[in-house]
Order: sequence, then structure tokens, then C-alpha cells
Amino acid sequence: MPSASVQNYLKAIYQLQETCETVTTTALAQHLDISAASATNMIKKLARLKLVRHSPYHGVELSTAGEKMALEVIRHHRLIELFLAEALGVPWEAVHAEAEKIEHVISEDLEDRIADFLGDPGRDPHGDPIPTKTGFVERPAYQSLFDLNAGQSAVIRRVSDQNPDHLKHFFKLGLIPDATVDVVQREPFQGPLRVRVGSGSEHTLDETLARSIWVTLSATQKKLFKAKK
Amino acid sequence: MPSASVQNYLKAIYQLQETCETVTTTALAQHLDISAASATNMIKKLARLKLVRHSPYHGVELSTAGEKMALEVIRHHRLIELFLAEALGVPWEAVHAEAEKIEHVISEDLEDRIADFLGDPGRDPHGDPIPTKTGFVERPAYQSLFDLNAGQSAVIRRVSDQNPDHLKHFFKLGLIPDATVDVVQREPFQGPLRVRVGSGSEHTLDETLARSIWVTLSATQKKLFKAKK
DNA sequence: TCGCAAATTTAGTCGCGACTAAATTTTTTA
DNA sequence: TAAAAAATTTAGTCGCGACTAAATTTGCGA
Repeated sequence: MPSASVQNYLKAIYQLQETCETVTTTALAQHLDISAASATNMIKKLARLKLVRHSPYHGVELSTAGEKMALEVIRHHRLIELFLAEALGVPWEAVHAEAEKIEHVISEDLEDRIADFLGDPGRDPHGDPIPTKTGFVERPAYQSLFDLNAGQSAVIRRVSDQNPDHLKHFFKLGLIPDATVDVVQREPFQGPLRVRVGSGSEHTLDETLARSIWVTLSATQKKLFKAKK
Repeated sequence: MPSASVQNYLKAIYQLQETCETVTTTALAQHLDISAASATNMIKKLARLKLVRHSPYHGVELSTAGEKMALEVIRHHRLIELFLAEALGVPWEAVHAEAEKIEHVISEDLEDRIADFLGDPGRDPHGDPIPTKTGFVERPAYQSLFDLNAGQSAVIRRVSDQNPDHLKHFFKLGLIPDATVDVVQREPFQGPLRVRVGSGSEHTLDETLARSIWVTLSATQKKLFKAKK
């Protein structure tokens, strides 16, 4: 079994691959908060283990084996997040950090028991899809909240759990999966946007924050969109 | 926070102190399945950290700080064992190995939530007392099953969880906390003993096995004992 | 009490996964 | 398109916690 370090690298590469086509050494190093040299070292090791393909100076890519391993870790992570929230009431913004450690030490058997307990769930508390045991993962076509225009209304489907401070902030603002948001105002030039959460408070989100939230247009919006055509 | 290694050493020293007055390097090394030289190295480190007192060539002893730390790890371990058994139905003989890994990675907050969930329990599934958060631990005056005589009857209170194979064996034989055992026959010269479990099957236990089970004499036995006097 | 065996410690090594500093390659820009 | 900047890799080091082999200390039995 791979070390916790190897697991973390694979997970990071997987997550970066979701947004960027090619994963650079620097991006990986930043994501894991380590030096670029350390990242290079580990990339070479992963390449030796046939878990990634590495074209020196041009980035890294998961192999089939590497992706499978990454998805196993991610499955652990998300099952644990949901389990901690459901079974023990661990607050939404804390489950990520806790799962980050536990994901590396649970057995296959415990993984199965947790999945069973939760009724084989499809989503973790932040809306992230939980990979199946066979390595299949949903990839719903959500759009970023940042890409909405003023006047549009949407339902939050997923919130990035990468930054604990952001997460806490989102929770405080009510920006959680299944919440409704209306874009009240849109500043030009990729500026911040102002949203109303539910039918209550209004808040301003900058680009980073708004890009960490994925939504689907709400039913009425979709109809309007169709009508326009 | 101490590394998982440090935590394991402290736990091991604590457990050895329960039976032996003085903990030797060799005993520690055997308990942790490492070389004696490795044990010496870590002992020196622990001494530097003021977690143990070390008189070279004469053994090692936990300091107050070291004992406190050991008890925290043991509290984690036993809470997790019980939690896995209660919440997820992890079988009796498997909880130990699972807890051995998780105990090092849970937060204070999660510890509290698990204790809460379980209603601040006093015992883990093997009958081991769970230390309180303040570092107090019950030390009931149980006697070893091996010290009983033929004809005596007792209730199992605690079973050592140190050896997974033994544990599995105990479970198969019904030798679990709260079970009743009658000593049917006692071989001389520290030989094996034959016991009836509940009012059912009979089994033979050698010294090592019998010393891994702690009991209290059953009520009727105590009366008989008093009457003799 | 002397000598030997067992226990313990010392000395030196290794793999892992991090680091910094320096060299190299790629990309940008003037 | 050439030079500067940025990204990446190489080279060498470090702490941790394991190891083996060798030296030392202790304690037991003759």
C-alpha cells in the first residue's frame, strides 16, 4: 500500500486535473504547500511506480493505475466527511480537515461499513460526488457561480472544500448545497458579484470565492432561457 | 504534538508498567516488534523530552507528563474501539487493529464527540477501562483466570487485546466480558486448565492464554470463600 | 570472585520525504 | 531574436525512525 504522502500527491494531481488540462510542478507544489523541488522528487518516484506519466519540464498526468488510486483516497475522504457529519454531528467546515487525516488509515472493511451505514451515498456534505468502489465518479455539468449574470437565479450544487476559511465563510453566509442564490448585481471586468442567499441576506463575493461555488440554473431560469431562444 | 511513534512507545511503556514494575529495553522492543537498538534510541529521545526517566541498563519509567500522554492515546484507542463496534458493527476481534491506526489522527474535538455519542463509557469492548479526559483510569482488582483453582467459577471482566489471533480465539470460544467460566480441571505444575464457558462447551487454555483473561469470582464463589474462613 | 552469557548501548547506515542552493530548460518580452 | 524571467530539475543536506554489527555493562553460576 502506498504511503500517505503518495496518496496525497495522487489526490492533488487528480484535483488539479479537474480544472487544468496539464498539471505543472509548481501548481502541485503550491497545492500541497511544499517546495517545487520536493514535488519534482515525488513526481519522479510516482513515475517510477507507473502511477503518473511525466514529461520533464512539461507537467505530469495520472496513469490509469494512478487515477484508480487517487479515486480510492477521494472515496475514503468523502465517505469519512459525510460519516463524521451524519453520525457525530461534526460541523460542516470541520469535516474536511478531519477526513484529511483519517482517509489514509482506514481499512477496506471499514470503508465498506461506512458506505453501508450511509446507504451508499452519492455526495459528501460539500456536494462533491463520491467515487464508487469500482472507480466511477459522476461529473455533473455544473457551472461556476462566477459565470452567472445579474438577474439570474441558481441552486448551489457543490462548494469547494479546499480552503477551510472559505468553507467557514460559505457556511456563515448560507452558501451550502441546495441553497438558492440570486445574482443581484454584477460588476464589470471580472469584478465581484453581489448575491442574495435564499430570500434573505445579500453578500458580495470576489472571483476566487465565486469560482469555488458551482450551481445549476433554477427551473424558472431555464424556462426563461428557453423562451428567449 | 508527538509523532505516532512517540505515542506508540509511551503506550507500550504504560502497558508494560501495568504488569512489570520496571520496563526493560528488551521487553519494550519485543512488545513493539522492533530491535533493541531502536528502542534504546527512542528511549533516549523520550528522556530528552522529559516523558520518561531512564537509568541506563536498568530500564525506563514514565514521567508524569509521559503517563498523561500515554493515557490520552489509550483513551483515544479504547473510545475508537467501542465506537467502531457500536456505531459500525465492526467485529470484536477487528476493532483493535483499526483503532491502532486511527488513535493517532483524531482531533480533540472528535474525541469529545465520540465520547459523547457513546455516553462517556467506562469500558471498551474487551473490558479495558477507558481513561477519563483528565487522565484518571480505573484499576479494578481483577485476578487472572490462570490463578483460579479447579471447581471455581468466575465472571470474565477483561480480555487482553494485545494479540489479534488470541482475540479471535477468545471470541470463538465465547470468552468475552460478562461471560461465566467454571474451572473444570487444573493441571499441576502451572499446566493448562480446562474451563466450561457459560453452561456450554469446555475448552483447554494454556498459561499464556489464561493469563490474558481477567475475572472476578462469581457471587456464589465469594460466599463459599467467606464460609471457609 | 571470576568468567561468561545476556542485556544494553554505541556507532554507523538506510529509506523516506522534506529542504535550500545552484544549474538547466522553457517562456516571455523587449 | 536575444536576453531576461520564470519554471523545473539536479545536487546535496537534514530529521525521523528503523536497521545491523560491535562494544560495553550487568548479573548469574561455577
